Amino acid sequence: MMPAEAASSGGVSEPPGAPRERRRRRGRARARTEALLHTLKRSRRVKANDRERNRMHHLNAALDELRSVLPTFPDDTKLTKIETLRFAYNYIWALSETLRLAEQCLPPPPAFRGPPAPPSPGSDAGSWLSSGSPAAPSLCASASGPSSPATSEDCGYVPSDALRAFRGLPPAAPGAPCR
DNA sequence: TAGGCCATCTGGTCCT
DNA sequence: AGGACCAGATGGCCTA
Repeated sequence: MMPAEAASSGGVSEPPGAPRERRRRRGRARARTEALLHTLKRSRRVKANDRERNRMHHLNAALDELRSVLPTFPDDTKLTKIETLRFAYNYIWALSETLRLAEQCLPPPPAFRGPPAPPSPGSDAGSWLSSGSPAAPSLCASASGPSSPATSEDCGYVPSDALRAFRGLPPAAPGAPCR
């Protein structure tokens, strides 16, 4: 590594000042191992950063997938992460509530009436949202506790056929009789 | 310019 | 030991 140095320091018997030279060598060796340790730590950190970045990308991809199945206005700005999660929560709540009502075979209130076709990812889903509210879906998802999702007026819609499809049932015929 | 959102880095903790 | 997960810090970008 340091040829010039090695050549100059070679002696047969201990010349005066040898202990000092030994100390210097030890110091250099320690510095080398510290540097090695530093680069090792550094490379581990870099790898960990890489994995973390990847992990977050996967998380974001999953979030994008979730966004894509949520009904949103086409010209709406992209839902933020927190909005996406809250909206998904309320969306699921609304779907299950609709299901519950459907199982009771009660005619849903007018505010719950949805369009005839189920939403498809990326489709114009604005009409699936609440009665002409100009607000973005995010507003539906605001500050509601776990036991009290957004009210049906906030977010309600009834994708009745979608729900039937969910359960593996054919779309309800218009005016189908109640079981 | 302040505030919100986001990506990235980082160190700690837990798990395999 | 190494990877996954998490939360805090930081800096950049955008909008009101």
